[in-house]
Amino acid sequence: MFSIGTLAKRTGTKVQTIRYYEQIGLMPEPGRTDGGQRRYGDVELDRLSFIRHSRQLGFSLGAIRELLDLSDSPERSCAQVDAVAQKQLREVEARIARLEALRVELRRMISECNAERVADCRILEVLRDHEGCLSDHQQPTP
Amino acid sequence: MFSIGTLAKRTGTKVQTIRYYEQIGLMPEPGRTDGGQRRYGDVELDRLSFIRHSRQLGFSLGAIRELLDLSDSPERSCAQVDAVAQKQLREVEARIARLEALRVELRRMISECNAERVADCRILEVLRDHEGCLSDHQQPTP
DNA sequence: TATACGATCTACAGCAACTGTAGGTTCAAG
DNA sequence: CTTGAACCTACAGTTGCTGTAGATCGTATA
Ligand SMILES: [Zn+2]
Ligand SMILES: [Zn+2]
Ligand SMILES: [Zn+2]
Ligand SMILES: [Zn+2]
Repeated sequence: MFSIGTLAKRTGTKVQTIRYYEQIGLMPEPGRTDGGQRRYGDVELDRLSFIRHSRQLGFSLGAIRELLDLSDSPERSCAQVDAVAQKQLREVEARIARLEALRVELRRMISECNAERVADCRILEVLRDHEGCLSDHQQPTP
Repeated sequence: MFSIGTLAKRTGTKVQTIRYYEQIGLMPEPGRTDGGQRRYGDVELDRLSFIRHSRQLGFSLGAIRELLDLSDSPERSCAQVDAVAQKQLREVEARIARLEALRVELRRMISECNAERVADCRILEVLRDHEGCLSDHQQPTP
């Protein structure tokens, strides 16, 4: 049995983040000391490690909740788990595609600016007028 | 002179977003009708277009504020403008690098899973244990 | 055993950048 | 003059935390 601070250290999480996960029901309510302080065991350590690692791989808390629920049914097919991961992969790929388009535009506008004065700055020109762009980029970056 | 709805339509912005920009001082307080409704002109249209296009290129509202301020001094050197754009490019590149690392891990764990049962799912195994990963990925994706 | 002091407690505010809602008012077309 | 779409303010909610204040707890040391 160990304290929230120890759990935090062992998982590279902030104490408040752990309490936040508890608040939204992602971490279970742990036992308490007589004085009211949280006490954790290895089950909670594993669960939090899972959550943190999934976060590092970009999964949303919603997706992580789903994955945790699924892993409670070891006999079921893992097709749903795989689907969650596939979806995450597609999202990552979509974000990469968007960012690569941005990179092209940014590089171009930076390289085209040889001006000294703000009045002639190519960067500001492009920002004022999308005609100076190659790609579409409708939605502001998420 | 036109209404906030017209301005919204012409710039592809939501009405609330325009009011939000006004609230945080990114858009100026416009004139009003006798009844209290906002009325805009071409100056505001240009400014909002600039803001929206910059957002589409991933600039933060803080950066956009800086760019707008800089563009008010047409005689000054555009070095600062260029610096803001450079910084944005570096951020985009950093995000791409992080996402590409995630993509590798996700692809790998998906391809490695040939299990039928949740109990043997490779995806869950990797999520439980970072040892199954190739790259580091310390901070949860921003 | 007493004391000190770091760790923990609750509750709430704040971040970015919006989006959505409720309840009321105004504008403009017919 | 009526009607209804558009507008108004004010505030709550989104995601995933992070920071703060003021009080309490736990434990090592004297
Ligand atoms: Zn320039
Ligand atoms: Zn553009
Ligand atoms: Zn699987
Ligand atoms: Zn890993």
